[in-house]
Amino acid sequence: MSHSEIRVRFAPSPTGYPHLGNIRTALFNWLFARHHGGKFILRIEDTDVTRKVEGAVENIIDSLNWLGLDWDEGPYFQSQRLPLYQEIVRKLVNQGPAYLCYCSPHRLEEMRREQIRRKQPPKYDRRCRELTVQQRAQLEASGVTPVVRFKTPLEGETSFHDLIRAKVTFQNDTLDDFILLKSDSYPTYHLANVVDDHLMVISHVLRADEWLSSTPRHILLYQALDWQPPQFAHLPMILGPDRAKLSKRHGATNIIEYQRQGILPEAMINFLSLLGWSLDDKTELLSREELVKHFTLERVGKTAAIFDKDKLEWMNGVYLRRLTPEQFASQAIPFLQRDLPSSVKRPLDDTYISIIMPLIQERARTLADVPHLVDFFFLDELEYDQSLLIKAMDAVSATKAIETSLERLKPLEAWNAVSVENILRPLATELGLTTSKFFGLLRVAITGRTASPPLFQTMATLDKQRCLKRLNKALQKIKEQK
RNA sequence: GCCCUCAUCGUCUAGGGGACUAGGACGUCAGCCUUUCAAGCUGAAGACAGGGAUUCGAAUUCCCUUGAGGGCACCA
Repeated sequence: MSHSEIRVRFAPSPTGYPHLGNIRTALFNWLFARHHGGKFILRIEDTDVTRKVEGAVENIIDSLNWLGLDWDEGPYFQSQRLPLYQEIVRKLVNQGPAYLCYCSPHRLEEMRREQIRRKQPPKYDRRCRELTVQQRAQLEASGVTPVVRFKTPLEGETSFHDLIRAKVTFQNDTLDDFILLKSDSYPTYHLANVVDDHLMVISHVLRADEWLSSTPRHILLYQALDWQPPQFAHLPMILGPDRAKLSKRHGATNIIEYQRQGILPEAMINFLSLLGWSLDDKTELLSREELVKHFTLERVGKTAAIFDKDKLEWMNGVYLRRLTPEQFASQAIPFLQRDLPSSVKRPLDDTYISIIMPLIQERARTLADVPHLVDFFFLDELEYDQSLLIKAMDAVSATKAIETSLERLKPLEAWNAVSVENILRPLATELGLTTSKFFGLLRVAITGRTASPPLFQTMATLDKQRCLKRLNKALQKIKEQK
């Protein structure tokens, strides 16, 4: 394995489902690896037994698969590597950089509370750092299971060069003796993360900004272990509309939710790539291949970004319109199956769908919009407020307009958009109505709403019989009102 | 409270001393197109957080203030 090989990892913990921010981190790692011809590794950091969420690992994998972020190694599971961490901790204790701590969680919590009350930084008071042999023997005899803490240097400073933030320095005395091994003998994040990054020969750690302040701990660990630390690049965070760290309360927190909402993976990738990265001053639409080709850390920004759903949906609309009619239809079908009213018979008619879809392809921002845009093509009974019929004119002229239309359409043999238009367009003039009013009236009668695909194509797609039926129904509705 | 980071239109961003009357995109508004809604086209409004300093010249460099975010767990 050459020294210069690029190896990055995505290391989520299965304590929840991945959200936009997590996935953006995964994406940047993936793009970085693919751009440099390196390796992208998936590692599950499942060291917190108490917070493990059922199905989280599957969800992480589904999310990556949905977006086409394929990995070259893994998934590795830290829970299956416990002896590795324990051995290294043993070494650290024996050689001096770590020590056993017998303080009870209760005491630690009391201490912390007191420190906060006195407006002091909450830090471990290092009581167990320099225990005498007798003290240790005594505590050991009392049956307390100790944790292992890192002996953070009391003085000096720790700094590192971040690929995005440049030089970052921390005073060691602001750090405390953090825990390496918990009393259940699982490693903490800090330890497991450092050990695995080293063992897996990770060259670059691209992770969210929230990890910046724990990096000096990691550097100190690398030094104590006499290992070469990887390069760090802390990515700007993605915030919710309230400018706070993304969390459950921001809705659609699980990335897979966007699939359900009808977002295409290509659009999601493109959109996410632009959160914290840009190619230049104008390019917005980039394919996966173009992203791989152009992605570099130099063009990653430093400022946190707020996720804007409007822009995501706009971009999704662009990708939707770029699909061929066949692709669009096949993408839309699962959404029609799922969301069309249950009164519509299944299975749906593929041929009928393939005729309808082109009529709404440019009108949908998400695939989840589709069922609502086309449901009147499938329903037998339209439900709409009769006031829509006489919105633009009185009941008498509306009745007359529809009656005349029926009269002229009845004898029509060849029923298609052109033939229907040839009859109806002249009729508007004859009735003394603007096309806007006349066609608007017919639109409501035919579709039950004021906005729809072009009227004549819609009428042609619905067959003659159904159109005439709906026109009669409209007449009835107008009468009922009077 | 302490530590770290960040700071350009409402939002995503371009900008790395003169090319800036600060560019693009989403959104908003207006107009065109048009049978409606979309789409498309055209146009408009809209930002360098504030104050010092350096410089012939600062959105761009430095300092301070302010603001925002993150971290300070036997969570990651």
